[in-house]
Amino acid sequence: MDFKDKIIDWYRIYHRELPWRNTTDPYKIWLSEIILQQTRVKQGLPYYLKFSEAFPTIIDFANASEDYVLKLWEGLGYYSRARNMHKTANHIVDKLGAEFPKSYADLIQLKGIGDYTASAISSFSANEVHAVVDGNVFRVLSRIYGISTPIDSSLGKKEFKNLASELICSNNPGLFNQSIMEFGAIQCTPKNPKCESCPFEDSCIAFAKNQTDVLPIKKNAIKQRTRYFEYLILINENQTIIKKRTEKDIWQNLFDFPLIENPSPKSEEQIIEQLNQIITTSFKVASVTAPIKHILSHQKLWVRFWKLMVPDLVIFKNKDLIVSFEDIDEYAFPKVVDNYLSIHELE
DNA sequence: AAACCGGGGCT
DNA sequence: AGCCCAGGTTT
Repeated sequence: MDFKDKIIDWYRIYHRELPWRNTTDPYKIWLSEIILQQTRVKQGLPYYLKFSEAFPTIIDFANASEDYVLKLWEGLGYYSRARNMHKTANHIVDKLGAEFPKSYADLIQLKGIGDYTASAISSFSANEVHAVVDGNVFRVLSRIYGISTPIDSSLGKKEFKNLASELICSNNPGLFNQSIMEFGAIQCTPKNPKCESCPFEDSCIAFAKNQTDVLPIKKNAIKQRTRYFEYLILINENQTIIKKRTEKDIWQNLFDFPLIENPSPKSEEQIIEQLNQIITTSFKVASVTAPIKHILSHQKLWVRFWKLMVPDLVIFKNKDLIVSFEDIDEYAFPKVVDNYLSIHELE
């Protein structure tokens, strides 16, 4: 029995039931695929249900504001996915007659869709023969075939794409693609793969050589930057100041508070010095949090929140927005800010 | 080719 | 603490 039959047989027995399977609607598949980019099924599932309900069709999606799309996306991370989805929804409605593309050639031209996502949607919705190569496929193939080419090199991407394209079941490419990814997610896991109950136990090169813990190979070594954020929660009666992050930085188009960023850690006394320079009116420090560590994939943030009572709210920049406490949950905030707001009642 | 872009869960 | 997740875009 060859690779494709083994992997599909495994899938028929062990796969999970998920709401975006059993449909060939490319719109619904697109929703699920974008949400699941670099995101585990367990984390993405509630967002898929939320988006499906809020936007039953591509037209509903396009009619929404970007701010509302980001509000629904709040907490999921990699917010460019939401911004690109909104642009793509409008493009499809305005330029493609609201008909969601099904072919790889058309899909690959859309914002936010690369080789993986175009292969996934076209194979699931139209049975086009395009092999998906995601993190699961890299892992499964590198182990079973004993391939040590780094998966984050251009040569590696080409090599694994070619191999997956040779192995794919041309009669049912969608089922094959689902199968190999599900196999990677459930059986051939990154840590502690279930090799003792694996249908490839007799043929897997990594298992034979005891190399499952080193394959797949990554060149990796991403260095991350440390930043120090002091958020100013300026309060007058039942109002505060927020601003939209329009600059080219993390959390683009989300909202947060007036921010002092320092290149090195500062004491509370030093921050109060800075506050005296910036805030022209009198103010009283009602509370300050201990530094909160917030890890991103490429940055380490130390975040403090300063609750400051002021006699009136002075606009620092024209991006600033005065909002009352009861309206604040209309806006999309980064997780670390949202966490603060849910713990500390503003009053 | 390398850097950038979140947040969560597992080990 | 380190790694990885149904990746893609920008530099």
